[in-house]
Amino acid sequence: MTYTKVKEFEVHLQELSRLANLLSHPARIAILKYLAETKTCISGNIAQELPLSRTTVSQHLQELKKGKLITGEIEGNTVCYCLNIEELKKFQYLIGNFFNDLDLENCIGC
Amino acid sequence: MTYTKVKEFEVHLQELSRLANLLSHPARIAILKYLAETKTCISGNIAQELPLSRTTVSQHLQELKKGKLITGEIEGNTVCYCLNIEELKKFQYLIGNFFNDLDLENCIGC
DNA sequence: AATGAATGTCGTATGTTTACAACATAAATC
DNA sequence: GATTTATGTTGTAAACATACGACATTCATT
Repeated sequence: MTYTKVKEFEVHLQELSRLANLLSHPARIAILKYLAETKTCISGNIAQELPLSRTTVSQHLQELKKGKLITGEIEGNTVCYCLNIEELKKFQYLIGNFFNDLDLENCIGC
Repeated sequence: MTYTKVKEFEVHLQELSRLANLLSHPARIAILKYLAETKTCISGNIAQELPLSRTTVSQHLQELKKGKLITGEIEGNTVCYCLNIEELKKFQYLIGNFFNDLDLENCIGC
């Protein structure tokens, strides 16, 4: 049984690691940036922007949706993908806290 | 051949995803926080702080070292693990840029 | 109702990560 | 020099991620 120990860590560590994991592939970062740029909730043509097949892009979109960083509603034969601002703000907050805790300015390196 | 397409993305997307990946396990976040707290470069007893075997913790330390977020020098029969402040600042800068680009405050959600 | 466009779903091959036990090494102490 | 202590290394099983082709679905248009 692997990946089972994650749940034994503090909840906010689990949460930050979960969100960091969503940024751990350049395609997913690119998708989020693309959605922020286009603002309007276009989908599908995202695949044309990336060096990946439509299937793989769709998989990354599912991943982001499952992780709550985006929403995706079917509308006719197009899909409206969109940033989930609240969840992204939460991520920003958690990673901000993380760096505050590290206190890099006053930290002794080697 | 999988994981081959990562190199076809913009370099700074690759770099941010690489660093995010290092935070994608709560043990590694906990290790970084622990090193920031203790400041002095203690090792080994880190394993006692985490719900993981020494072997697994060692593996995560290697991962962080390989990814340049920490350094690790053997000194007698102890090892001096330590934060790499420069690399961490780079990470902080890249993720800050990412969120600036998203511009969450002025972004229309769904 | 047939065709086409935009998507999602399934299956599958391959690579990567997590987790640990068992063994190896190297300095300190007895 | 044998034992203990602190570590690293190797091997391995299982879970997870990446990448894509082929097929299914659903609405719009001819």
